[in-house]
Amino acid sequence: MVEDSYEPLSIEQKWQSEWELKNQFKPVESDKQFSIVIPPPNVTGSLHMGHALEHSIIDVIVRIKRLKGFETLWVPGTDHAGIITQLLVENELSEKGLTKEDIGRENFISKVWEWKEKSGENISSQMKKLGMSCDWSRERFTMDEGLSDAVRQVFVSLYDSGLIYKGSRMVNWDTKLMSAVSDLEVNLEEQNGKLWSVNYKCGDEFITIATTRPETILADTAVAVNPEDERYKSFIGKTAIIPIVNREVPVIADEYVDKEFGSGCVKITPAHDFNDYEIGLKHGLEIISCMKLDGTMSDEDFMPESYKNIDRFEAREKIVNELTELGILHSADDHIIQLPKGDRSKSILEPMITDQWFVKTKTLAERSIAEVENENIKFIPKNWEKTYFEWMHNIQDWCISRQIWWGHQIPAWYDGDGNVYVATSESEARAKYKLADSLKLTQDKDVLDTWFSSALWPFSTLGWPDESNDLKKYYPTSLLVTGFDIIFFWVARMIMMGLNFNDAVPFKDILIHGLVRDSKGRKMSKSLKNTIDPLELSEKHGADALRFSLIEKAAPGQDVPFDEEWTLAAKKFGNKLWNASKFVHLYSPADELIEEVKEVICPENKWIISRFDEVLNEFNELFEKYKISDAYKLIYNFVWSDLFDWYFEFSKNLIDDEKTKNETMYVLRNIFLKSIKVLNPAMPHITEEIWSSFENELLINNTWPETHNDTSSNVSNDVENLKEVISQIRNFKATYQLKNKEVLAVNSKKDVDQWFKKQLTNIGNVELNVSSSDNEDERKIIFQSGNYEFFLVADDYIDIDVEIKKLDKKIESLTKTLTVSKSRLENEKFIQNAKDELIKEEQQNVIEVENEIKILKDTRDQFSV
RNA sequence: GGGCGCUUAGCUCAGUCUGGCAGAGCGCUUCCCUUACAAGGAAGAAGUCACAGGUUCAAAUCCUGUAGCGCCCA
Repeated sequence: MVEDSYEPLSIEQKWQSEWELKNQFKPVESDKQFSIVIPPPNVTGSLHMGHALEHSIIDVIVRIKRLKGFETLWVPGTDHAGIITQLLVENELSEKGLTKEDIGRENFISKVWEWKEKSGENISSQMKKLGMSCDWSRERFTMDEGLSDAVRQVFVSLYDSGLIYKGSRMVNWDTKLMSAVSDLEVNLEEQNGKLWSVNYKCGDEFITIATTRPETILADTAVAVNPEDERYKSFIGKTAIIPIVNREVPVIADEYVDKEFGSGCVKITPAHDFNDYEIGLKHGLEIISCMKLDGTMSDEDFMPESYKNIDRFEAREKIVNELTELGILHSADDHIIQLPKGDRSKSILEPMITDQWFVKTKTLAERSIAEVENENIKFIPKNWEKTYFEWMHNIQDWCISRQIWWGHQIPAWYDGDGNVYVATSESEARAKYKLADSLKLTQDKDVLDTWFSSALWPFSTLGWPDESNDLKKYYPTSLLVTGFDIIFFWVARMIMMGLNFNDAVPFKDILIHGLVRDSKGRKMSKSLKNTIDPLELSEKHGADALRFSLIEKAAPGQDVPFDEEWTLAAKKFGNKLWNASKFVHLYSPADELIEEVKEVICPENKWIISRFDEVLNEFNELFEKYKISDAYKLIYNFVWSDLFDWYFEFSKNLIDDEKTKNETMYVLRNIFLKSIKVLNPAMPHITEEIWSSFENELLINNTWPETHNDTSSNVSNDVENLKEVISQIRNFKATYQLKNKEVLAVNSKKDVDQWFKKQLTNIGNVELNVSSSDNEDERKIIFQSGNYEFFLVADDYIDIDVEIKKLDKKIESLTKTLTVSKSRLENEKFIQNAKDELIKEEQQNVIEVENEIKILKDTRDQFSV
C-alpha cells in the first residue's frame, strides 16, 4: 500500500540512490545497442532550463530504449571551457591582488585544477537530482588524460596530413584576453556611431572617403572606389595622400566598394579590417598596422609622437579633432554601427593579423556535407540541415589556437631557429624528427580552442585512440540531442572529426530542440531577471513534474515559452497517478491472488484493452519519429480520461459482481501498470514508487509493454455508445441543475444487454424501464447514440424554450454536416477519386446523421405543439 | 543583402511532411466535498486556421504572392 499523499521529494531521492546503487544506469548486454553522448555542458556552468529540457529529452529516450531491451549507454561529462574557466580563476586571484603572471603558468594551471576539483561537479550533481540516468562511471572531462591524449593524436595526425597549418592571418582578437577568439563567438551589437567623411588630397583635387573608424587612417595603404562609379573614374590609378602620416597610396578600383555607401569612396586599411585585408591581398597592398595587441596605438617610427601608445578610442577622438583643425573633415553623420564584442569577455574585438594555427576545413567539410545529403546523418526536423549546409558550403579555415593558459597546450616544439616539430610529446618529437638531445626545444605557448576537444567528444569519450570495447560497440552513437544554436559549434565539427578519424559518422540522428523562453516568449536572461532555476522548480514541485512539463511541451525544433503553471499541472498529474494507484490497490489489492486471464469477456474490459493498444501503437509510432511531446500528451489524455474517468468507474460495477470480479481485477491492474510503464521514462520516480507497491522487481529495467491485439469484436463501439448516452444524461442534468444524486427514470423500447444496463444505471444514475409500448402524447427527451435510444418523459422541470433552442442548435449543426456529406456523395468526381473507405464512411455517416436528425426533429415537433 | 521559421480558441501551442467534418493544456461559466483523488469530479461556452489568388471532387494542410513578427548568416 502507498502513502496517503504524494510527496515528490522524498521518493525522488530514494529512487535516485537506489538506481545508482544497483547500477541501473550501466548498459546491459544485448544484441542491439543504443548509445548517446551528452553535449558536454561547460564545467563552470550550473544547470539552466535549456539543460533541463535537453537532458529531459535525452533521458526519456534513453529510458525508453532501455525498457525496449537495447543495450543503452548515456555518457555524461563536461568540457573545460578554456576562456570562461580561466577568467573565473583569474577573478579569484585578483581578489587577492594577484595576476596569473604573478604566480606563473604552472601554478596557475594547478589553481584551475583545484577549482575544478572543488566546483566542477556542480552540473553533474544537479543532473542527478533531476533523475538523469547517465552512466556516471563513464563520466568524462575534456581535460582528462585520455581525452587530452586524443586531442594530441588528432592534432599531430591532422598536421602530418597537411590539414593543420600555422600561418599569419587576420583573426578576431580580444584585446583584454590578449587572445584570438572564435568567429562564432563574436556578437555584433548595434550601436549609434558616426560616419566620418574625410578629404584626402589626390593630386590637385580632393577625394572624399567615408569611414566609421578614423583612428585607423594612420594605417591606410589605399583608397578604393567602385570601377563603375563615374564620379571617381578619373581618380583610379592616381595616388592619394593619407593625412597626418602623409603616406602616398594608390587609388584602386574594386567591385567590393558600394557606390551608395557614404561618399562611395573608402579608405583601405588591410591590417585592421577583414574586407580590407582581402582587398589588400588581392591588390598586393602594403599591410601596415597602427595598433598593438592590447588595443593601444602603435609606437612604431611612422606614428606621430602624440598618438603613440594611447588607447584606440582616445586616438579616435584625437584624430577627429586633428582632421577638423586641418579643415579636411568633410562631415560627421550619425550612423548605426555593428560593434563586434567577445561572447565571453564582452570586450570590443579588433581584427588583428597574428600567427595562429588553423585547420583546413574544405576537404573535411565535403564529406561531412555528403553524409547528410545521403541521409547517413539525419536532422530532425529536417529543415535544420539547410542551416548546416549553408555554413558548411561557406566554411572558413578554423582558427584553433588561443593565447591563454587553460586548455590543451599545442603539441608543437620550436628550436632556437624557429623550426617547428609537431608530435604528441617532446620525446616523440625528438625521435620523429631525429633531433639531438642537446637541441633545446620549447613547446608552443598556445592552447587549443575548447571546441577542438569537443569535436572529438563522440569518440574520445569512448576511449579513442585505443580500440576499446566501448568504441567498437557504441560508435557511431545513435543520436545527438542539441539546440540549433550549436549546429556550427560542434555538430558540424563533430561530424568532420568523426568521419576523418573513424571513417564513420559520429551519430545517425540529430534531434534539434528549441530554446526555453519565458512565458511571454522572451529569451531568458539575467539582465531581464526572467531566468528560472530548474533546481528550484524541482524542489518546489518535484523533478518528475519539471521533466514532464518540459517533455510535454517540447516539439522538435520549436521554442518552449515556459510557464511554471505547466510544472504545477504536471505535479497535479503526479498526484492523480498517486491517487489512482490507491484506487487500484483498493479494488485490486496487490496481495490478493488473481488468476491470469487468458480471454477477456466483459465489453468494458475489452474496450479499455483495445484503447490501450491503440494508444500504445500510436505512442510507439510517435516515439520513432521523435515526437516525444505528442506521445506523452497522448498517454496523459488516455490515462486521465479513458482510464481514470471512465474505466475506473466501469470497473467498480464489475468488481462488485463475483462473475466479472477476477477478470476486471486483472485487467484493471494490468492496464494501470502498463500505463505506468509508458509514463516511467518521463516521470521515473513516481512511477517507480507506484510500481514498487505492486511488484518486487524494479521498473527501470523492466520491459516495454506489448499490445494485446485482441480485436475479437466491435464491443468498443458499444462502450463508446454507452459513454455517449451517459454524457447526454449528464448534460441534461446539468442543464436543468438537477442534483447528480437524483435518479432519473429513463425508458427504452428495446431491451439492452445486462452489462450496458448496469453501467448506465449506476454511472448515469438512472432507473431504466424497458417497455415497447409508446405513449404518443408524451413529450420526450431523447438520449441516443448509435443504435441505442433512450428517452425520458418530460415533465415540469423541463424548460421547453431551452430544450427547443438546444435541439435547434443540434439540428442545425447536424444538417450542415449532412449537407456536406451528401454533396460529396452527389459529386461524381468525388466518387471517382476518393478512396473506397472514405466513400463508405461518408455513406454510413449520411445514414447515421439522417437518423439522428429525424429523432431530434420528432422531439422538437412534440415540444412545439 | 542572403537564408530559415512563425501567424490556428482569451493565453501557450499541436495538427501542415502524407489534403478527407478544427485539436490539447491552461484560463473562463455553471453545478457538485458522491467512500482513489477538491492537487478532484460533471457539464458548457469559445476559432473567417494572418491576408489574397491558384491547384483539387475536397485546402489549416499543396503552389504563388502580400503583410506582420522572430532567428541565423553577411
